[in-house]
Amino acid sequence: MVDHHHHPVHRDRVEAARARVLSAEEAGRLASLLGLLADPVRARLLDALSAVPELCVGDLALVLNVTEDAVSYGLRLLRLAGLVTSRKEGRMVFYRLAPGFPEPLFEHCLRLLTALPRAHEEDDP
Amino acid sequence: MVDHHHHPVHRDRVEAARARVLSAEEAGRLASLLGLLADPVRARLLDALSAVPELCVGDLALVLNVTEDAVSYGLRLLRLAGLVTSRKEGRMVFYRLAPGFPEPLFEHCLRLLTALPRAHEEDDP
DNA sequence: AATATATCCGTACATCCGTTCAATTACACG
DNA sequence: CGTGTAATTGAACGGATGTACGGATATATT
Repeated sequence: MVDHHHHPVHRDRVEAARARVLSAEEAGRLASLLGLLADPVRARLLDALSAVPELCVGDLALVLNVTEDAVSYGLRLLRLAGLVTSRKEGRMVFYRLAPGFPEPLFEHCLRLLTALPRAHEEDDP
Repeated sequence: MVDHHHHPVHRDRVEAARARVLSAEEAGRLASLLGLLADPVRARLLDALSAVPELCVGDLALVLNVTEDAVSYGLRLLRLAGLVTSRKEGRMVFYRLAPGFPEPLFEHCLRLLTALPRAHEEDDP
């Protein structure tokens, strides 16, 4: 007679993982941040802004080839999260990456992740 | 009399940004990947699996303190994306990070992003 | 064979999110 | 002061997504 396999099956591994894994709260904040980047418009906005000192909304819409509404909406979320700052000059608003924005890391991950394996197969159907 | 400010306002910057910015298609694939990580359960699943060789669904539920359904669902999406692999042993299924998973980068970003400034203020209301 | 366990799957439901359209504010020009 | 442009905002719509529940499948125990 062996084991009924009640959990935990591997108490040691469970404890090792528990000691290291992000708390639900930390993971929630992380997810909010990643969710902000998990959008084509917002990711491209940050990418575009990392190439120039600053740009206004209309020009960003031209760069991304999307509506100004979409740009404005995306920039608002990024601004509320503190990832970009805005400067008003006349009737236009210029946006730039916020000071302290981890631009090297961001660009590194960006280029690296877009070049990753396609990853679209099952492993054990 | 100056300019009526038709776009592009800064043709040079627009062109510089255009030459560098991710295409809509690339950004779409990137967003799919980031969206996968932008979930507390899935992020913690990967984090937990990076601490041990492998774990079964029930044990992972214990580690994260969530339902087995949530774990199963999260693992399914991660598996379909090729980020984890599964191995069936008896009536339980063990999951591990897929070979080629960028674990060092992932953990680095994980710890770094969770320690970032809270970033919750306006800049120019 | 009968029962219990581990996992998965299909559905229903609620929720969140991004886009669109219309309307609005703010500002520059003449 | 009126007109047109830049940008934001609010409401409505459609689409995607995560969770909970019940059932199904496969396997192990007695």
